[in-house]
Amino acid sequence: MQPKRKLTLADYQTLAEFRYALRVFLRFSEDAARSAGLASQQHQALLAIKGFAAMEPITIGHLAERLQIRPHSAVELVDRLEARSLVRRSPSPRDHRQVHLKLTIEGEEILERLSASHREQLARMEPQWKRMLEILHQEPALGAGGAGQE
Amino acid sequence: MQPKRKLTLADYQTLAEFRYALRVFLRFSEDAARSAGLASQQHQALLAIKGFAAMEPITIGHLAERLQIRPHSAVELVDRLEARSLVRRSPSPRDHRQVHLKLTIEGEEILERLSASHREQLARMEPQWKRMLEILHQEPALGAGGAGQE
DNA sequence: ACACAATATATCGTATAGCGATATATTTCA
DNA sequence: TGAAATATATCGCTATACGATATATTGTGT
Repeated sequence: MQPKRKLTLADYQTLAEFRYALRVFLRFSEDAARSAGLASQQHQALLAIKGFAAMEPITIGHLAERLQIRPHSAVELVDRLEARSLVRRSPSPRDHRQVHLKLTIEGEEILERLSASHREQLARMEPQWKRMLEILHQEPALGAGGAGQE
Repeated sequence: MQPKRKLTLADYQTLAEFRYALRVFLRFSEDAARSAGLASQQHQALLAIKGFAAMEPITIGHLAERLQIRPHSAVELVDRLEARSLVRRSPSPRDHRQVHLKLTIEGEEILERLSASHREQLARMEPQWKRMLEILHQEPALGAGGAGQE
């Protein structure tokens, strides 16, 4: 678990490049969402609701897990989405504490457009990301200590 | 440039899975930074400053580009880093408008620890990410229209 | 059946980060 | 030299996630 060798300048550069690529994607996504009239988190919530791989519709709690936020933050996010008529709440018939979430037609339409452009953008970035991930995955494995350039 | 085929439910699920993986990484990173006593953006700024692949030290403007934020947001970020003695400003000798940024010893130490754990985490996630990227990259290529499952 | 713990969602006040608009200093160029 | 361009800095604003807390519903042991 402890670091196996000292980090070289090249390691920092690779990590920085990776983070840069991430931020470029996130910026693209943020701008795309905003062009569609919503905040990035709202877009991500729509996607999580639509793409939830289960028979039962997603609940507030599951949404929070998928977005890695606290349940009560998901509540607020859904409040905003419902106010814009992009999502509808409905009480779960089984457990009346739970709330089921479903996209409205309008929500579906916005998500479809955003998802198409995101798929293209990700396809565009894929080669670069794969390259960086491979470099990051190259473990030193051999005991030969850091012959780093720093 | 326009969407080549209709999105299937599986497409949404893949996109949602990818986004979920992203958020898990970002949550890890956020928590790691916070455990080290800094905000995520501060960590990312340290990495961008250290990993800037150039002979000259990075400027505020370049930092903004690497973090995909506005220059004046980078100013504020550097203000906070300098207040914590993790970064030092110094005027560029060539162009007195520019400010050069450099990590302090303390900044270097914190970044080194965070970078080591990030490298491990990324190595851990690499197979999953690669798999998802490959799925996302599978273009329909052939004119055969969407035989999607939805 | 009842008290109580556990779970799921909701409410409220707070802190923070990035932004738009704008300002100042420095450099470039006609 | 004066004007435009560039780089950094300041200020007020907005939005989002959070902690603490509240309410409603379900599960459990006796």
